[in-house]
Amino acid sequence: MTSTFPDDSGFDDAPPVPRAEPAYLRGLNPEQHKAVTALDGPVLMLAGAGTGKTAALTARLAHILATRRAWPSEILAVTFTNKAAREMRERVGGHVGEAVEGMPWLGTFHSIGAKMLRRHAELVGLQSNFTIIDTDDQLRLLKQLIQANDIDDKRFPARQLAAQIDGWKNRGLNPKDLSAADSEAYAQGRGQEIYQLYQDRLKALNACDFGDLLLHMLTLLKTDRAVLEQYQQRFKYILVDEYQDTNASQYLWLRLLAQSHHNICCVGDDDQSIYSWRGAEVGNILRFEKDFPEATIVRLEQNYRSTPQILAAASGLIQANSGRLGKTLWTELDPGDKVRVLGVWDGPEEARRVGEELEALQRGGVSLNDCAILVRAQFQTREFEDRFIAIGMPYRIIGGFRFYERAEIRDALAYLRVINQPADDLAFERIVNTPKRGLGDKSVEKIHRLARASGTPLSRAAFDILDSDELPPRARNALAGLMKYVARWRDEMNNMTPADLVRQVLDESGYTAALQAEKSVEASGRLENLSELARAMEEYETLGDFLEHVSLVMDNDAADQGDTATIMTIHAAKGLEFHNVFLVGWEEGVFPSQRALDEGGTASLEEERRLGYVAITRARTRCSILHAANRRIYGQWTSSIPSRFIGEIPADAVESEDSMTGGESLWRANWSEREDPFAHLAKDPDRASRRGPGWQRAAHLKGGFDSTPNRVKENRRSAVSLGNKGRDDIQIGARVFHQKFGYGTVAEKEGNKLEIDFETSGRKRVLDSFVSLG
DNA sequence: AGACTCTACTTGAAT
DNA sequence: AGTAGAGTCT
Repeated sequence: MTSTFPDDSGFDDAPPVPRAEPAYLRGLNPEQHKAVTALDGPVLMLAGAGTGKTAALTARLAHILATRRAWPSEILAVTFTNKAAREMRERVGGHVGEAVEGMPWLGTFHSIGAKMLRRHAELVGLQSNFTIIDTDDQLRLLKQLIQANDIDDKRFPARQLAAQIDGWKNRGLNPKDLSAADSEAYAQGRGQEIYQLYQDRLKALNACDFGDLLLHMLTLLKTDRAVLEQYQQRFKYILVDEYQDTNASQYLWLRLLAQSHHNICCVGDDDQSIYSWRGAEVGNILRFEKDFPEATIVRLEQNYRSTPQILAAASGLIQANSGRLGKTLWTELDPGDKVRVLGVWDGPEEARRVGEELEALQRGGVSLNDCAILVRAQFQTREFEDRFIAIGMPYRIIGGFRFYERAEIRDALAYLRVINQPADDLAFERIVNTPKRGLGDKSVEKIHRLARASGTPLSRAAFDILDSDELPPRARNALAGLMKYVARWRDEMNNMTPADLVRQVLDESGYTAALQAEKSVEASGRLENLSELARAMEEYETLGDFLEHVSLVMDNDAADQGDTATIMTIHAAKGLEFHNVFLVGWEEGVFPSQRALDEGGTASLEEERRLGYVAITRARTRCSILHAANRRIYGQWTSSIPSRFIGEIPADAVESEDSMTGGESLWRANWSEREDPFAHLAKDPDRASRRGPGWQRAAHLKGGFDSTPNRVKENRRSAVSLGNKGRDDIQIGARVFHQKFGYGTVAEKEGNKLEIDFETSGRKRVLDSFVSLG
């Protein structure tokens, strides 16, 4: 196939493809082969579950490199998860060896967005060492704004606004792009105003939220021709994984970048679109042919993963959906077992039952690594964790609490953020009185007031306020002690490794001492976690590298921990496969979830059904679906009926061990499973501390895209050394008023520092922003 | 300033 | 049922 785009003619002098078929093409079926070798022009690869999509994708990358169509640095390859990015990197590395090291633009949308944005930060009003804030910080910031703007946070909670802003950003909308109707969606038309204030505040903090990583870049590509052309020319080939999950912002971003070379290859499966709640638009994949009329379309339909029975169950279920592109998966594997449907009495019994099944499999020589329990929602993991601890079944939970979300880790990170990035007020607020050093609300409020009055970050204002008598002596000494260290840490941050820095910070800040003083079980666990943090940081050369890693690498991919069963959400399981899969909680209200039933209508129910399809197609050999007749929800016992999805699976693909359709069988389940009625009461007080150390992977996940850091060195003026001009309207001799000290006359003036003789309280040192002309 | 008690809300999925 | 935030007490 020859190119239909004039821009592609530059490839004419490329060396010919080697005659003997290269290794990476061997073993591909005809469709995969086509998807790999169609290098000219746009390609849409419709890849059903388990059809060797990643194999094709990585072979395509290898092919591009092997045929010298592009240098590694000229290929943009985006995925949604770090896990997928890592896997692609490893597999391409297997094909082409070292060359993969030179692929700086292989990564998640967010990490690539961040990387680009750091190069052009100043064009959107940021410095290149900007902080990437997480959902927690985002929420705290919005709460502050809501309060400051007299919005009733009962009627318009911060969460709602956060979701709204995320939604706008997903759609590629800046505040000024909002329609009146959009703005109306929050606080009666003030949505736009608050969104703008939020963006302004982020800029002042030199920070970005997740959405900004894409939105700022998109804005830049749209408005700055030079930047756009630079990337358009650079990226000769673009590959997109999970295209059905792209949101509008990502879609526009890709379209702009693909405009010049048109060599964009999108891989996806409309039946596996399960992220509409975070802005994904299936429409993007359905519209591909319209966007790129010359597109080559390849369908991968041969499934290499699951037995025919499992495929039949999954296909039958998904057929209840409308508006699909439609695929027919087939396989050459042997029939295998039917999908089992098991009805049980209640949640604890469900967990007990799965535990027994796992033990049986284990006895049969099956590795637990081949077993997974997939849940709809995170809270369901608990029941299994309780049970597995009771019976000593090794397990790991993917997702859920992440290491860096623990309080002590967030505290340590906040210290590092304050050091790394003086404008990071959110981090400063977190550490100013952590550990407790007697700086209460009053003192913090004063620092806030000064920061606001003088337009400086909090950590700067904290330095300044030490030169005044605003704070009572005790608080002032405490703050002085802290800020002395902050100044020193900032000075030394480039002279020591991040790991040493964090150890020193924890030590000198008194954080370690405070925990040691606690002498509780949790405290020693926390200390343990903190030294783990320092150990994980050994891998990083600069503080900035580490902080970026923490903000972006959100996956909790467990390191090899021996033979363990995996518990995770269906969402987290997308892209994975296991020989034995247990799908639990298939009850109305749990799956499909109550929220899906209540709000989104048909569309939302269909997404749940796709989720069911994804769940079943994770299974290679055996798939068991469980549903319980009673479950505790919000602490309330609730009775439930089996999920409608169970009924939608073709009957001949299913074998029911106990159809829970009638009242009788409920009781039968009750009687037959009652021999151990108290088993579910087993509790383990140490539960929390036994959670897998899911975060240590932070260390070995490093090999990201940033092996050639292009970060601009931080502008490291120590906040102390910055002089402040002070205001012009106050001269020596002026009569001024101060909230606390009353009226007085300015006796001395140096920059923004004043010495004032107060009528009632004598001579005081005061910062000019605290007084008004009297 | 910090400890203590009460209330309302949660649990829908992730970079 | 567990928890974060607000409100109250020492």
